[in-house]
Amino acid sequence: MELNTPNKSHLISTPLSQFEDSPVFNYINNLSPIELVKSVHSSDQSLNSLAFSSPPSVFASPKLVSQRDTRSFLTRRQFLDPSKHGLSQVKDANSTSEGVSAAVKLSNSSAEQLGRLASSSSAKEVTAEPLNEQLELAIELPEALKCDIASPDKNIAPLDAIRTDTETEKGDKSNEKHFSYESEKNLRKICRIEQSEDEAGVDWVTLVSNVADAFYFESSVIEEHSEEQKLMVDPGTISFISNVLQIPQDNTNELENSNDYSEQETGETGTQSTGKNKEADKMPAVLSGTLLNKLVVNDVAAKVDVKGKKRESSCKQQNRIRRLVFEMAGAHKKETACQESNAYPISVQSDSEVDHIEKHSTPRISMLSRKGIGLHLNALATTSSDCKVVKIATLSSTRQETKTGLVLCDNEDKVIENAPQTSTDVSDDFGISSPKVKRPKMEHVGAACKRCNCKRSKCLKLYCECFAAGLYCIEPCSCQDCFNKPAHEDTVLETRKQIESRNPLAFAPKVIRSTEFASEFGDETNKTPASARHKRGCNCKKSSCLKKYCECFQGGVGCSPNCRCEGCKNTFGSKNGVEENELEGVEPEELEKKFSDVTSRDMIEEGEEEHADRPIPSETARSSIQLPMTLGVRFSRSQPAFGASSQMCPSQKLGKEIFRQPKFETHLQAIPEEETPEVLNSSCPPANGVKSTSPNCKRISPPHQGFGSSAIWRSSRKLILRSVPPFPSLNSPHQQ
DNA sequence: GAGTTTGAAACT
DNA sequence: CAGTTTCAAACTC
Repeated sequence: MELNTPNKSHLISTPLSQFEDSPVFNYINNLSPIELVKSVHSSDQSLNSLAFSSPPSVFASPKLVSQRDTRSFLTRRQFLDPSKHGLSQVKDANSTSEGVSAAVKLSNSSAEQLGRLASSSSAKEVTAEPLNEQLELAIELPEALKCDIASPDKNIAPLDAIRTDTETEKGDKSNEKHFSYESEKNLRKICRIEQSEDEAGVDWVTLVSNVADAFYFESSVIEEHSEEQKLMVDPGTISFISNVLQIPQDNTNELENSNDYSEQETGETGTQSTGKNKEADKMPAVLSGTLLNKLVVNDVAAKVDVKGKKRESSCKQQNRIRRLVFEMAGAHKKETACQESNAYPISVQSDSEVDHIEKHSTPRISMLSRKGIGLHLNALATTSSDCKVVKIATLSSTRQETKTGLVLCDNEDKVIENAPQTSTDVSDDFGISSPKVKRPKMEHVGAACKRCNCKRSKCLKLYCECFAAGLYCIEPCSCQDCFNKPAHEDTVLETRKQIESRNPLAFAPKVIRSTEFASEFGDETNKTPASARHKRGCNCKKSSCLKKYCECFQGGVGCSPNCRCEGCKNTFGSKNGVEENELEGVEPEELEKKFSDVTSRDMIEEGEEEHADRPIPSETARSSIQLPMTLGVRFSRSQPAFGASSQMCPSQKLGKEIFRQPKFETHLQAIPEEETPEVLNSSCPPANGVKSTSPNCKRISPPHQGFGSSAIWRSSRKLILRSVPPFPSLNSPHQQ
């Protein structure tokens, strides 16, 4: 928990001195550790102090403090409790340069001492893993948190666990669940023990406080994110924490707006909101300081700013932040991620997870991939947020890369492509972007967040944008009788399957960008700047393809020969090949203006071919070719083959026939989402060239890049490489 | 916010 | 495959 807090002791000492005279302090002082525990149960205040005290001591690093406002800091101190301090000091002694790892270790030790904590197992595992690599710090932190908390959540399989022991039952959700419950049970036991045993020594208290700290940290983190991003926190974890610590539940309502998925957690999450208010501010700082450094900070800043608006742009923010969080946190929860952004896959995106997945195709993973891939195919491709995810996933293990990834994610709007288009982009990409820049983007992100309004389709038909995009419906949706929720996963999958059986491309990104596309049609006149086209073409009759009724227009692409539109005047390129090129000359602002309304389609601009200035539908990011970068990740996680095949390396795979060739479709069909790996492998043969359009392909396909790809490759595209293997198809045993 | 328009999706 | 219906987003007022 401690994050590089060399002076921690100092910090702690100061607060103590301040509070020594306080009634609370005296009271606590008089209480034995055990009693404190009791008090925790009995009185909220006590609990609060206990629950919240730890964070400061644990996390309060000079950096953090400096970043935070004095008020919050002080507030936190109030909660400090003596036992805590003692604990913190101990921690200090133990603290290593790497706070996270230290924290984890500490927790482990505690767990070991307790020995009874089932949760400790996870912690142990985590500990076992070296967390020293700064490069993976971001991931580590999450892990640490996880471990400490040993989140029982069924949804979240501890990455650690997966890593260390793929074989363990952890892969099994039920088992995990059980495990989690056990952990909780054990923890509770501990509490009881303390209560019952007055003699329980300081050790117990310390242990408890450690645990509390760990949880606290977790909770705070979760809360922070959940509040603004509706981050899906592991219900089990939260509940556990809340239960154990009995954190006041004053702010339970804060998360009211959270989607159904989060409902479970909402309550619990809310429970910690109290601390959150105070702590929330801190968390960002903590994260930034420890994990992402400044990058995170930027994000945080954005978050904070947005806070006031919270729900409005919540979706966007959520997507962005969530992903961020997940990534940072090591994608605690698979489903969570899915739920959150509705983008199923996201959850699994973290490097660590990816690694796990790649390395181990455990049932759990399968489940994940299944969910993610199956449902989120489009989500990945379509949602800008998805792009984010992908980017993140793409991030290399290094911290900087992480930053970049995160930043990139933020910039979904912008070219998703790796290559920074412009200096601005670059800056953004590298996490240097300022909140200012991001905000606008965030809005776009919001666009990515589908908000359907289905009333009769139960959100199980393509009418539903969420469903069509491979996303679960979430809170913002106004749908009725919605079945497109994790709770109905089976139904969703089945329905999806049926639809796919009818039309394999049903869930494929509607807009496909490919340089080849133009060539395919052989007409130079009709090539959209990006050579992107609607996969099926529109059938507009009255809108002249000038309104979003037109999917081509909505997707920001010109109409193609496939279109059966009448009176096409698509500004992105008419079917007749009138004005496509016009756009190029047009000022970005104009184009943007034209397209400003488009917010909910998926298209990803290809920076390379396209003009950076070309209007990028906010959602453009979703679908297309952009995938490449992300493809690896996306596909690996959630998106299936389709994206990979069609968007990533169309040329490589099918050449120019992507759109028209039944072959292509067939191919896609043939490739179950779960089987994506195959697709990727086969589809992106390095040999072919990687088209400018699909840099991703290059990366993905490099011959040498197998799972064990070269270090270089790894370094640059670490995630991608990893992502490829993971595709263990749920359905196809042969995968692994 | 309600009503209309539109075209994709679904159905026959 | 074509025609019709259903549906929900996009749009208008």
